[in-house]
Amino acid sequence: MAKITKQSENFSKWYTDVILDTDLADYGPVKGTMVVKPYGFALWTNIRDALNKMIEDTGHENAYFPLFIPKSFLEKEAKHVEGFAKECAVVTHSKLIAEDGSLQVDPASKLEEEIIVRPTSETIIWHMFKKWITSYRDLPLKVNQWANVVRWEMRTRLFLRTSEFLWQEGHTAHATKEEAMQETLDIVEVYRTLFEEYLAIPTIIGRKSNLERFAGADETFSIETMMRDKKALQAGTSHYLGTNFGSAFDVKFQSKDNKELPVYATSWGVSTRMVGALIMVHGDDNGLKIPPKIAPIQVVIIPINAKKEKQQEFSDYINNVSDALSSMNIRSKVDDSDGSPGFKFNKWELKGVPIRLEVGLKEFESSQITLCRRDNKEKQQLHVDSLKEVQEILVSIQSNMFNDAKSFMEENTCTAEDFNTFSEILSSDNKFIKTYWDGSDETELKIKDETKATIRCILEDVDDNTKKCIYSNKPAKHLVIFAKAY
RNA sequence: CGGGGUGUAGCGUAGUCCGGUUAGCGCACCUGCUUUGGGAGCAGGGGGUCGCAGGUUCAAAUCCUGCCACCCCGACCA
Repeated sequence: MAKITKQSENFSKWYTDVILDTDLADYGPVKGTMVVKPYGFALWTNIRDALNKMIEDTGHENAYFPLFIPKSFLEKEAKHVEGFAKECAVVTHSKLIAEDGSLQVDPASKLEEEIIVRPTSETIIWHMFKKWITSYRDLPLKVNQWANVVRWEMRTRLFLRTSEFLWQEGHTAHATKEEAMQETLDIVEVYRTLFEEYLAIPTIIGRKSNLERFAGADETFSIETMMRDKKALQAGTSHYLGTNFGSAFDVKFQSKDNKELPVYATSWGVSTRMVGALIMVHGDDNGLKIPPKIAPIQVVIIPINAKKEKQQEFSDYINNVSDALSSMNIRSKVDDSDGSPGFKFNKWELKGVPIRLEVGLKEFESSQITLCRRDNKEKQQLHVDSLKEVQEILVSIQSNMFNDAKSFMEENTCTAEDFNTFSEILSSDNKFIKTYWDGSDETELKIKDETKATIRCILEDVDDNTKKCIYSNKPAKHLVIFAKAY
């Protein structure tokens, strides 16, 4: 385990170092693919389980739809095609021929209709919804699936943008526009809870501009988060799809009073990108910091007894501590591997374990434990009979991490009154800038050209003639957040 | 797809310009001994068709030709 690059030296190198050195993930053999290693997968699983419960508790059911989608499905919704056409993996043949140890595609096996590996599942799901929805009694229909999707991106980065990634995608069908819009907003709140209460990541939530909206949506709401380099990361989205997919797939229902009516849709998702957000929001020069609620290991115990004195009593002492933690449902691990204590301290700090317990002969003789917090590095002594306090300390670490991230975001969010100030702020540093915008694509594009910043989301609409657009000076339509984004 | 660059052990690299011992070094790995409260030390050891295919030469990691792969910067994006 080598020393990792400092954040201040090269943030993206730091990011990659942390992932590889902590065994979260590794590169796959095909460009842009990623192997999620056991430690990373345990972390993902904890996030997934927390979110899955919230999704089920709000009346959604899990299902599974196929990986393969007929090409023609993707053509049915005009904007959807436009958005995804350039990044699809396409299956064209079904056979290989072995020749002298090398494999050739068998031209005779060419498929009648090419198959797309799903970049998202709206099309296949609405194809099925057409079969399932005929009456108002069938609505609302609320399904979710945990799946992998493939988007053939040009530039990839571990967890943030991989060719294949894991996510959940929720898809719902509703009888009215109001109900569908309410669903879209309810999900935004589910995501906010996940980010704030579990990942300890503060969020900014708002609507997407025309240019940033999901391909096929009438309205997209996004969860924006600030990384430690002060760049923005879109960490989740919830879309109000209107009747776009309903009409593209000819889905209608009969109302109570026997009228044929259109069906309104939503879709929403968060992905393994959240792990990337987690790393970049909390991590420091010593590595990861994982919030206790989702940490694969919440407490690591380091026994220190090189000379193996009083071995039996000492190891009983360690086991008692470990058992006490288990009985409180705390996920703990005793690291009794070879290696010096210093090496282990660094290793588990790097891996982001919230609490380390150092237990040596010193502690054993005095019935104490030395506890060290990952979030603020503070050490304290704990009597072996007051291990209950560990639970409270985990809670305190969780909220401390959220508060730190929140103040960091607030300290780096500012306002700008004129475009000169705006450009200057962004040329010297990354920041979130709250400002007014005239609502036009043209202005947004020009600002992006000149500063690389984009509109992360619309915070509120403005109906006040005294507010002017930062760039065009025309009357403002929205208060928005600009930032450079991943 | 445009511009730039790199391929030598699991990782990072020296050597390439100017051809010539057994391809060197660090990390990691294995063995043994001594160590262990913030990344231990010493000794020994294993691991390489120098990206691939041709060519030039007495001799190629090194020169020539072709191919392949990957990385960085841009356009695209959860």
